[in-house]
Amino acid sequence: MATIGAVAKQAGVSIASVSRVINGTAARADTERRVRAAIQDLGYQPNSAARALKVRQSEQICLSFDDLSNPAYVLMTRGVGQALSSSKYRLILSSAFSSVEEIVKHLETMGRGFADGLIISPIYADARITTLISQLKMPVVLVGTMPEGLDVDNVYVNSAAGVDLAIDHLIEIGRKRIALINGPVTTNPGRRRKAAFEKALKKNKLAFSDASIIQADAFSTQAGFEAVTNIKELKKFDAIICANDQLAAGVMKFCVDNEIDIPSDIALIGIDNIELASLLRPTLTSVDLRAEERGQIAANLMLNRLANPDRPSKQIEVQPRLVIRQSTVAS
Amino acid sequence: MATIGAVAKQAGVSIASVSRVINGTAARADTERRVRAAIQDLGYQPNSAARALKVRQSEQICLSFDDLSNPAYVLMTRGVGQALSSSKYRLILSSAFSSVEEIVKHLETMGRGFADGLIISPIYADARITTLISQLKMPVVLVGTMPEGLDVDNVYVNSAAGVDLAIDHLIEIGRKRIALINGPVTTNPGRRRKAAFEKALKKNKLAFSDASIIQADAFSTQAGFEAVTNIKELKKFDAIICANDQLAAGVMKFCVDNEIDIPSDIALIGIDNIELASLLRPTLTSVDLRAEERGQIAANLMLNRLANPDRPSKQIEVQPRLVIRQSTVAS
DNA sequence: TTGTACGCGTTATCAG
DNA sequence: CTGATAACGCGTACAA
Repeated sequence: MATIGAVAKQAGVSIASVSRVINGTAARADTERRVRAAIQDLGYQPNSAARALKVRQSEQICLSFDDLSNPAYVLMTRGVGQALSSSKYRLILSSAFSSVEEIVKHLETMGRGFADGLIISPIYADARITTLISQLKMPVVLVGTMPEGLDVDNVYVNSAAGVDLAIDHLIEIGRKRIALINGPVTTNPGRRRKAAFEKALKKNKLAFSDASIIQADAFSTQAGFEAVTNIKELKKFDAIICANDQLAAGVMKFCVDNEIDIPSDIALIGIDNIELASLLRPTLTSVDLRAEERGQIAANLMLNRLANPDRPSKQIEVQPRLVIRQSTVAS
Repeated sequence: MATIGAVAKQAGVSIASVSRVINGTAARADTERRVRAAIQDLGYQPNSAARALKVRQSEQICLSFDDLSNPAYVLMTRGVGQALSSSKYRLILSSAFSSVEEIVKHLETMGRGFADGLIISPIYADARITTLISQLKMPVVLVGTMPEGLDVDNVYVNSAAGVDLAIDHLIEIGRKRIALINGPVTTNPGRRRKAAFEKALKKNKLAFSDASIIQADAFSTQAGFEAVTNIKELKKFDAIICANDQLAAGVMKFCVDNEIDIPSDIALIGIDNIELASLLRPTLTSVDLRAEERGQIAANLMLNRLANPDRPSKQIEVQPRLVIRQSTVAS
């Protein structure tokens, strides 16, 4: 591999001059020409490790979340990747954490300096994670609900407003007996959806009991199917909100199998509005949480922070939007 | 940030000793204890840039493909990520290339040494890409059809066998007038599917004309919908194979809208067997191309190559498998 | 077993 | 505007 020294020799100038040409500092036209020719000649590429060691920047940004099998995170990754692609930064992906310990271990390796910034969307609420993040010596952008006592750049979606949108819509179409099929309450989204759901029902003076919330084991299709299977009296409800679209897909599968008509017997609403929602039959009404957009915003917050390390932290709220389809309003 | 020097001072030993302890070379028990204590004390983490500069390894592997919005690539990414998570290597993601030029540019940056290996799944067949790959000074694993004149580790799926599986199945259920809705023939998968389809029809002495192959603009749901819309005489066919599941989803949407019954009027088969296939109604028969498994294999090939740079290159063929669902056999 | 000293490829400072 | 040279943090001959 050609080094900067080889280029210098070939061009008949000093190493310093080559460096200047590369980094755009002034140089005589003739010098620049010869250096560029030599670079071309040797196919020189600056070594990123040496550069990183010297300037203390890796030009890499790390994106961390728990599970790439969730399409909402894929959307987020796309958003981040897109925003980063027009910058000098590369994207490092850290995914598939199966436990808090793994996240902790990963967070500790951040001290090695292989990334200039961390965009993280932790699904579990754990004090260790919060502490570790706050001790990180690098810029952090948090995607999701900000834990108590943390002050970093943050983009989050007003998910309570999303639940409100869903419930208002259900009320409009005359539904009053509404259930929530929730994901695990050990997760942040699970907890928040539950709280928002309770609050919204009470606000609208709708029937609410413990039976109104069914806990699924995961945010997956399979879990949705199992959760709805376990409901003793499905007839008690005339509408179901699911904590994400995959859960809703599982519910829909169950309904088709058991000849329960959607939406006439039961109206169904999902959350996330992934592509799947428009492909199911009936198509699925869903609350769009704008994951791709949040990813873009997160990446731009990071780029902005990197360019401007001292600005105060920013919190950006993204508004959900309801996409009405056949699962609530027959076409 | 604590450096190795700080640790050495704190432990009262030389930096060489600290380095030895970290890298597992022999040291007196007492020395090791003091070094470890100092490391703990200072929260020392070795600087990865300095390490990379010295040992000429970045401990990073780059995964490149064209579009993260294709769930098949997400599966592949999961496979790679999973195989890498138990290694010391980090995963760098490069996606969303919109043109050959972008890929070329990306390939050129590989010379900077920020990655120890490249796993690449190029969708476009372009001589420049092949040339560039062959000139790369680092291990490369190619996922997909190997272009002429390249000799690198490779994992590919026998997609012709996949098309055969689909056609054999259709023949078994009595279909004879089969169409292919293909993706762009500017892509490798598009070209291969087309060739395999023609060959399989002829082998089975089934009717084939230019009208049997309908070109979609992309591998997307929308493109599938549009492609089927453009077929003049849909009744001519009693079965459709789609180049991927998303195209098939678009076709299914069209059929539902136009009251064409699947499978009685038209049998439908997709390719990839992404989760979507089991969620559509009717559920979609699909040829599983084992993307996640290919990702795992690719990553393992890479790890193995990195550990053993001089072994001859390996080509691994993955066999597709047909997953029969309601779109060909009503339940 | 331990310590000293050098070099990895860059950037940045400072004299010319 | 240019060139020599000192870091950056780490690994490792080589000497002790």
